Formats: sequence, structure tokens, C-alpha cells
Amino acid sequence: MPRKATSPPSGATTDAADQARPRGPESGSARQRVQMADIARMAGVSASTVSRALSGSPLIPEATRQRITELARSLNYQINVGAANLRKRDTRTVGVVLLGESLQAISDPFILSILGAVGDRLDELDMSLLLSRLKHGQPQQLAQRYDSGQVLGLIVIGQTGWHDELNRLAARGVPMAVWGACLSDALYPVVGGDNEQGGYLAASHLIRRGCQRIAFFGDREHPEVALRHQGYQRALAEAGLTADAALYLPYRFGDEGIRATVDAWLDGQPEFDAVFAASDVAAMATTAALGDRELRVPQQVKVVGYDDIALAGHLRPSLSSVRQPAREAGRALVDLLMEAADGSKHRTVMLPAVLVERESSR
Amino acid sequence: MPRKATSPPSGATTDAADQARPRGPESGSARQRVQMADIARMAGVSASTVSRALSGSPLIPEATRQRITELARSLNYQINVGAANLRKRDTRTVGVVLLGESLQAISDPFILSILGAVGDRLDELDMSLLLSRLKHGQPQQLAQRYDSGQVLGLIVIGQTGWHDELNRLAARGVPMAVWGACLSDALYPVVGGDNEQGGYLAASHLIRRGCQRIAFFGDREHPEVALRHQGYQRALAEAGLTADAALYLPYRFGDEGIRATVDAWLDGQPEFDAVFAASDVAAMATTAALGDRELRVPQQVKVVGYDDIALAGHLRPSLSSVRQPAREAGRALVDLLMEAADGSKHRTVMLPAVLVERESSR
DNA sequence: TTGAAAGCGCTAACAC
DNA sequence: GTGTTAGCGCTTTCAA
Repeated sequence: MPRKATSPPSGATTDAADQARPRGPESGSARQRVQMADIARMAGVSASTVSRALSGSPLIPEATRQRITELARSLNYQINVGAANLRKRDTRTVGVVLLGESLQAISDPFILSILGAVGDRLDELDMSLLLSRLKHGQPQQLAQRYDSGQVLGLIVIGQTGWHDELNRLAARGVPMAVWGACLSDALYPVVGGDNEQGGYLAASHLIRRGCQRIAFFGDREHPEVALRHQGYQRALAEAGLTADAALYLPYRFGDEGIRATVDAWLDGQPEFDAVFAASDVAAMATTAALGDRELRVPQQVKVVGYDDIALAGHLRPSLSSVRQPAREAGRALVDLLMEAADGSKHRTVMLPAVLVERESSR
Repeated sequence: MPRKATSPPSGATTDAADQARPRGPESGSARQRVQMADIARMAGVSASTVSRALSGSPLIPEATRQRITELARSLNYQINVGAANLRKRDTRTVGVVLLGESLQAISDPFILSILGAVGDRLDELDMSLLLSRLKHGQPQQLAQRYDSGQVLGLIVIGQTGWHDELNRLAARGVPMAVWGACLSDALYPVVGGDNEQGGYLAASHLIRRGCQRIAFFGDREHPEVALRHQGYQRALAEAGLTADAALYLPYRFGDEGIRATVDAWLDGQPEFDAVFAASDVAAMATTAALGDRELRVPQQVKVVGYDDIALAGHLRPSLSSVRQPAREAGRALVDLLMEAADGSKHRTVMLPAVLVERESSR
């Protein structure tokens, strides 16, 4: 009986090999996957040869390589990544961890655009992305994400409240890269925007537009926001203005109750002519709250947000914002992680902040 | 020299075990991870015992288990998931694949909220999430995501243009669950909103508000959108209205040029008094375009979107929208996947559509 | 150029 | 209860 090259795993060559491979205990049906030994048998070579052929080893002559590659493709064979990783003591999977107050922290569009950019870069490098979120209160979970050996390192998005744990990991030699503020005592590689400059740009722009009493919405406990606030203060100082404590409204990123926070603040009848919010989501909530009180944006109150999320241009009025380059951020995070994995000394990447002027501050 | 129990992996018991484990070829430094054999040696038991203890086998007496667990914790030991998976021929990782026109499809907030919900559910079940995106033109890549053996199955978000490939996978017995429309010939488990009902709710609401010429923005080539359009038509028919072809504007989800599309349509001076958009992002772009032409929402034109993204309530005017329950969707997707992996017959989950009335259609 | 054999870190029969 | 042994699917010496 003729043996077709593309017949399912079975065409054995020796009696010993002829016995059916034991089926797994799974209840499923077609769980049987073709594996390297099958290819080897069908190609009449050893598994080593198949392995070498598939990995493009120069030891294998082109003709053989072609034949084996073709056979593998026709069987839809894919190397078992787990087994290969185990043997090679290596993996091309990166752990991406979203840190936040709650699991819903994923809701900020900007965080997502960074995630997307990291994913794009990993795709380019033919690497995989293992995603997880962590909320406060379980610092050791971060290490576990690495210690279980599934990933070559961690890309961490968000650092507030995790700085110490991140330093601990870095000290242990865990390869990683963090999106956040460049804290002076960070032992880990950081990618972040130029927050001080961003704050400065936003505030000086508003001042140039004639604003004198610029409110700041954002939590200075948050390292990135603290820097934006410094830039804001620098711009005020340059203009001979001083920051009024009554114009500082702290709120946390991802806070669902942002609208209520803003409303409560407005109830206090503060005197102000502009708002600089530390995120676009907050700026949107603010604009909505102002509108409900018949305060016109930008005529009566000018608003500038932060991040320049994709939707910012689709708002009415469109939202002025300080752009953070998510695409570059993603690339830099991956690249710094790879450097860390190679054992290079850690470095920091600061990305430029650019003010995008739109209607809300016109 | 005294040997502390918490000293790093070394404290050997026999001469043979005393030789240092070979270091990997990695250039990094502290790559040496503690592993089961180390724990075993230090606890004076065999690796099997450690394995059993750590996995909570009833064979191991509580005291021993405690002792081993404690030792493992003190060394920050984590089981090597890859090795365990290989041996158990099992994995607790799920592949989540975002399908889209481009890799940037991740930009729609609603897709993200589903991703978040899937992540939450997987967390609850102590499973991991391997994320990847796929653009059109490489159908076989979807299968590869599974065949490489890293995941127990796939959760696929988006189905437009992939239906055949999805059916092919399902026929092969690949465990999966898909977010999309419940197509009649789908061989795979689907979770989706009640799109027909959603379209009906939106349109009949607008009609009740006095609208007569309701434009529909969305691509009927897209199965979910086609259903929403059917519901829209049903509502019109009930009211004795007919859909005017001039009031149909197709656009693709994730299209960055949505604003331009809407502007071009408006340039044609269409006669309309309402817009029902198949996504909130499109509804936002539409509202902005209308505003730029001095068309007041909702006074002159009422707008209803779809998805009820978190930002919808923060807009000015706040956006009426048909809510799709992302949280339930995520849970259902994971649960259907688990059923599929268990070999159950595939079923379909349709989630209710709820109209959230806000200012844009008041 | 190729194959045999060892072994990555773990789990599960099977024996004791 | 516990240890010994075999082996998950692959890669890589080493020898031919």
C-alpha cells in the first residue's frame, strides 16, 4: 500500500515505532497533535535532523531542509514552544503587567495604547505577550510573574506604590522595563514622558492665552503627576504667578468617581479660568461638569488634558492635550527589556512631551 | 560550617549532588533559579514529595506539607510552569486573539473592556492570558497560535472576515470561543450581544423622540452591524417608515478616518434628523462633525451610539448608547472556552442589549 | 552531514 | 507515605 507523504501521523518505518502513541487523558477528541517524531519518521530521518532543518541550521543541506520544511507545513506542524523552551532554557515570551488601583485600571485609553505599542514591537521581534494585571496589596505577586519561568522578563506599566518592589526585583537581576517617572533612586530601566516639560508646556500655553488662575487636577502622590505639577509651577513662576492651594484637586488615575470629585470641587465656587488635568479622561469629565454649570469651554474656562488619547480630537470642543508618544514608548520598553535581559547596565529613556493645541484652550 | 536552611541552593547532602549545577549560556548574572530538586535536597526528601506537597496531594501528611511549603516560600520558589505543563500535557494559559483590520484595532475602548473582563475572569480561575493581534491576510496564523501548544484554547475577539477560518479551526477540534455575531452556520461557540434588539431599541427610541429620518452609520458587511441594521429596519417598519439608502453610511470599526467619512457624507447635504452609529467612537466623531456645522445635538439632530463605553457619560452632550455588557461577555467567553476544552457540544450565549438614554437623544 | 543519547524541570506510575 | 524511575517534546553535545 502506497504511503502518501501527507497522511496523518502513522506511516511508521520500524515495528517499534508502529505502536500507537498513548492518548492523553483529555476528554477532548482530536487533541492528538503532530510532533517532531512524526515528521522525522515520515521524512525518513531522525528527529535531530528535523530539528536542525526547521531551525535553519547550516549543517543541513538546502534540499533536505526544503523537503522537511515542506512536509512540516503540509501537516500544519508547529514546534511545541514549551518543550523547546524547556530544553533551550530560554523563552521568547514577555510578561506585561498592568499595575493599578483596581483590575479595571485597564480602562484608561492611554494605558491601552502603550499596551498596543508594546504588542506591535513584540510582534516585530517575533515574541509573545503574556498579559496580567496586579492590584495593590500583593507585592510579591509581581515576582511570581517572573519566577514561574514563563517569561524572559517583565514590562511593567505603572509604578505608583510599587517602586520599592520594583527595586527589589531589579536588585535580584530580574530583567524588566517600567513605564513611569524616572525616579532618581530607581534601580530599574524606566521609559517615561518628559512630565516636567509637559506640565510646563500646558501651563505656559494657558498663561499665554491669558489665563491667570489655572487649576491643577491630579494627584501629586503619583510620581509622574508630581513632575507635571513641578512644570506647571515653573511656568507659573516664570509668569510671576503663584499656585493657589485652592486650585489643586487631587484624584487618582482610573478613578470612576472622577466626575463626582470635580463636581464637589466646583460646588466650592473656586475662582479659576483654566484647568490643567493630568489625564484626558479627567479633562473630559471636567469639561462635561463645566458644561452642566453653563461654564463655556474655552470662552470662560480653558482646558488642557494629558496623554492626547485618540478620542481627544473627536470631542466637542476638541481637547488640547500634552501628547505622550505611545508608539515610541512601546518600542523603548521592549528594547530596554531586551537590553536588561542581555545583562547591559540599565538606562532610562525620556520621551519628549508635545502640546497639541485644540479648541478647548483656544 | 553551619548550614542555614535559607541559604541559597547549595546545601548538598550527598557528594554527587554537591557538584554545582551547570550555568546556562546566558550572559546575564543571577539567572540561577531555585528549583524543585533544591527544595527536595534541603528538606531531605525526594522531588516527588516536594511535588506532591506543593500540589496539595492528600498523600502527604499536613506536617510535611507545611514544612515544605514554608521552605519553598522562604526561597521564593515558584514551580516552573513550562516544565510542569510539558509533563502534565496541559496548560492553564488561554490565547486571546484580537482580530482587526490593522494591529491598531486595539484602539476601540469597547474591545478593551472585553479584554479586561476576560482577564478578570481568567484571574479568578487562576489562568494566564497570552495576548496577540492578527490582521487580515494571514488566516493560517490563527491556527499557529494554537498549534504551538502554549495555550489550551483560543478566545477570539472579532470575527468579520474570519468566519471560514474559525469554522475550520472548530472542525479540527480546537477549543475556542468567539465574540461576535451568532452566525447560523458557525461551528464554534459564540458570545455576542443581541444586536438585532440593540438596533431596534436605538431606532424605536429615536422614533419615539420624534425623529423621522434616522441615518445609520456602520458597515452591513460586518455581521454584528448587519443585525443592528435589521433591528433598525424593524423599528422603522413598525412606525411605517422606510430606510432611505441615502441615510446609510458604511464605515469600518477602527477606521481612523471616520471623521473624514462623516464630513464627506454631510457635504452631500443629506436630510436627516438623527444618527444611529454602530459604535460610540463613530458617534463621537459624528457629534463633533455636526457641531462644527452648527447642527445642535440633540436639538436639531439626535445621536445614539453603540457599546456604551465608559467615556460615553463624560461627553458633552453625554452620549445615549446601546450597552453591551462587557463584564458578562468576558465571563461567558472564558466559560464557553472551558466547556469547549472539556469536549462539550458548543453553545451560544446572547447577552441582552440595553438602551442607555442620555443627553444626545433627549 | 547525520543519528544516538542525554537531559531541560517537572509529574505520575509503580514499587516499597 | 515515600522514593525510584520513566518520560513529556524538544535541542544539543558527541561520535560516527
